[in-house]
This record gives sequence, structure tokens and C-alpha cells, in this order.
Amino acid sequence: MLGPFGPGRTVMSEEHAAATHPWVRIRAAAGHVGEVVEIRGWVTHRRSSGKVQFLVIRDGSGSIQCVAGVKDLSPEQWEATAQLTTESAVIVRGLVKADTRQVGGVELGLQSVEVVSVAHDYPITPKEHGVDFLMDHRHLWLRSARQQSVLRIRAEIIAAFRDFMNREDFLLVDAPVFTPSACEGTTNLFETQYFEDKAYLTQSGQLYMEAAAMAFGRVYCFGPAFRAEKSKTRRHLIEFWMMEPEWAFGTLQDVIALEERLLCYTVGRVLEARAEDLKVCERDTSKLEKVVGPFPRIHYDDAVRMLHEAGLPFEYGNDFGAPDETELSNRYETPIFVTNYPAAVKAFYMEPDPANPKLSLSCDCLAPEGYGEIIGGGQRMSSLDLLTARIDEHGLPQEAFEWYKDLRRYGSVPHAGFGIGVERTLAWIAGLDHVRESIAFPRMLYRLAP
RNA sequence: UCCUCGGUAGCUCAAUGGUAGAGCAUUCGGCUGUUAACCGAAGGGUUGUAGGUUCGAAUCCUACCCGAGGAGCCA
Repeated sequence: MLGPFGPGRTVMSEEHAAATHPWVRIRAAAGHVGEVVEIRGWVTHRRSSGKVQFLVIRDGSGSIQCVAGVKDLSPEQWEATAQLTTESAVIVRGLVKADTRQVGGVELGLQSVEVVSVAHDYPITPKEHGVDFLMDHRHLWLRSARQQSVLRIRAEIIAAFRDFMNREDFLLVDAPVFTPSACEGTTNLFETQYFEDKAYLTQSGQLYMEAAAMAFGRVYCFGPAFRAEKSKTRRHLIEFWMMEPEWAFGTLQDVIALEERLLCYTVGRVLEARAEDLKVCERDTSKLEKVVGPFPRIHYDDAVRMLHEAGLPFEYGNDFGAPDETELSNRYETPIFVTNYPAAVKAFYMEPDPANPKLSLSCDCLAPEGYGEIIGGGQRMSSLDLLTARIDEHGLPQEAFEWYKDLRRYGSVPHAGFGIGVERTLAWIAGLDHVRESIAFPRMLYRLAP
């Protein structure tokens, strides 16, 4: 497996492939010990002891310390190097030397330094910064090592999601972002102009996935979702990314089984492929190594009993609040499934539980270590009559759902699906204390820029 | 929307009614192996905004603005 971050000898352009000084990514420099290579990147630190200068350069794949004695460079280049500031852009050439003192195990003995551009007063310093300052400078904050590690883990999680679903024979069918009305009718939607009509930004692709599942059998979508809710916590974004599988003839038990395999695969893959990035995030990976199935399945009734035993003032029939979820998930070291929620606290399309019609064939997955809900899903309603009644009960307009009801008129089958949130899953796996770090440019309550 | 906390140099913070401070960053000088290098020097302020109390306000009071954490809702 040789990607741009692989251990091999990666040359960055055709132009340089046959050159005597090939342009290499820093991550691959260890494969070029004893050779003269070119590195293109940005200066993160410069230190000097008068007759010797040290440059630490990053290029997005890693960082490397470069060293030059006064005789190694021309007087002009020596002087230009002395003028380099944090985040100045450079193209350097030098001899790759093994050096156990360095983080990557190698150091570059400089032979030439070409200044591409000099940065002035880069605002982010190696010292501490406050959240407000960093969020205002998110476009620059992305250059720091920790943020890069977080976003690399994000990319790995997304790749794992897609690879897993494709391997399970699910077809990618993306859902629209503009929708004519509420998918679920409850939460607030962002309204926008669609020529003469009003349109709304999607809050879920699920209803469209139900249609696609009746066409292809097994489908999933992957895209952004928008919730115009004034939620202001470490677990909420206004714009977030979700993967939503949906499949025909699926049951609640199938949902739980697939979620379990998806999470085990994803955590295992991140542990293996992104070990260094997890270390940069200071993640306690021993906790992730315990994420192997089977995860506990807890019926709503039993969950309520557990809360009462713990002395929490929980009223049967309600949805769980944050303290309730924490109490339940803290009892285990793996994610847990809470099933069969009351129909009243779930969306109108949830299939009723045949064993107790007040409950539903629903399932939420709660991540451990207090990270809370990362997946919501369940079996969908297959009866046209019941669906029609539920739409009325929720005060939703029947005409907006006629196309959705067609799915029950023409070959209705039991079917099921779930939605998994990328940012919450990443926050848990990377051990973040806030989802704002889990996406390159977060959209949050009262924060739309940069 | 509600509750709690906060806003002082570019950044992180100190100064609890009596002369506005430190570290880092920046600029200049020194140093041939540094690792957030180190040593010396310099510049840098309408204390979020408006009003009030007081001989005197960063500090006390009122309103507003901005931010953070949490609740509800959710992935």
C-alpha cells in the first residue's frame, strides 16, 4: 500500500522523477537517506547559533529539521535564510541524514535554500491560544500539527465508511441538498430561495434513501446535513456530515449488526493506519482497542430501570438527556445500543414494536467515554395506513409525503437504515473535547466565518 | 431561548479603588548542534462599548455588544 504517506520513495512530480535532486514529500524522506533531495514547504521554526542555523520545515506530510553551517550555503542564501520567519515558503535541497535525535529519524543537511515568499507576523505562535482566537484564524490553524492529524483521521474514517459499505454491496446514491419540505418535520430547517419557490437545506437524506433502497435493494448516501437549531454544546454543529445506509428487507436486528461491524472495522482501521496521528492527538488507544463486538444491547425498559437504580430522576416515556446517556454508557467500555425507544420520542416513520405498540423498532448507538449518541436508526414503517395516520398525528401535510407513501403503495417491504454522524464519530475516536476541531471549517451557532 | 463564566499589548495572562505589568511574538545585537533554543536591548495600551458612582475606576453599579461552557433538541 503506497499512498502519498506510505513509507516508500515518493517523488512528487514527473519533472522531478528523473532529476538528481528529486522533490520528495517529507513523510517519504526516510526512504532517501544518503541522497540529495528537494523539499518544498513552509518554515515552522528557525533557530540560530550564529554560525549554524536550524530550519524546521513542514509540507503537509510531516516536518523535518534542516541544518546549515555558515559554509554550507552561499553568503546570499545564508543571509536570506537568517531572514526567514514562521510560515515563510521555501524550496530547499540537501542531503538526507539518519539522525536518531529527530522525530522522523532523519535530518536534512542543507545545500541550498530558495525563498519562495516571506511571511510577516504570522499570528499563530507556539504558545497557547484561546478558542475564539483560533476559531477566527481557522484558515491558518489548519496548518498546525494537531489539526492536521485530526483531519487525517477524519479522512480515514470517511474512507473506512465508504469502503465498508461498498464491500457490503451497498450502492452509493447521494441525496439532494435542496428539499421541498421537512424530512422529519420536527427540527428547524434553513430556508432558502429556489427561484419562485421556497426550498430548505436537507437535514437528512433518509427519505430519499428509502426510495433508492426500493430501487437498488441496498444503498447509502454520504453528505452534509443542516440543522437550524440553536444548539450550543461541544457535540453540535449547524452543518455536519452523515452517512445514511438504507436497505430493503432489513430489520432492527440487521441494523444493530451492521452498525456493530461498521464501528469495529472503522476503529480498527484508524488504529492501524493512523497510529501516529492518534499519538499527536494524545489519544489513549488502549480504550479504542477494547472496541470489539458484541456491544451491549439494552432495551429501553431496561435502560430506564438502570437509570432508576442509579438514582436518576428519569420519567418513563421520555427521551434520554445528556446525564442519562452518560450514566448508561459509562457502564461499558464499548459503544452500546439502546433499542425500542417509545414511538412518541422518535420520528413518525419508525415501525412500531409488535411486542408493545407504544415502543418502536428503533436503535441509538452511544459512544463510550461520554461522547453520547453517534448513530440513530431503526426499522421503517411499511404500512401505508399507519404511515398516513402518523403523518396526521405529527401535523405534517399529507401532500408533501405522497411520493414517500408511494413506496408503501408499490411493493412495500420491511426495510431499515441508520445515520452515523462523521464529526461525533471522529470526536470519539480521536478523543476530541469539542466537535469544532472535527471539520475543516465548522459552522456553529453564531460562527459562520471563516 | 434559558443558566453560568469571561472580555487588559499581536497572543496567553497578572494587576481586588491609588503611577498599566510579565512571558511569548516582532525589531536590533550576541552565540557552530539547537529541539516551544538561549543571553542582552527596544518598540508596543482609548483595559469590549456607552453611561453612572468616586478626589481618583481595569477594579464598583446599569445597559448593550462579543465569546466560552452547559440545558433543551439532535448525529
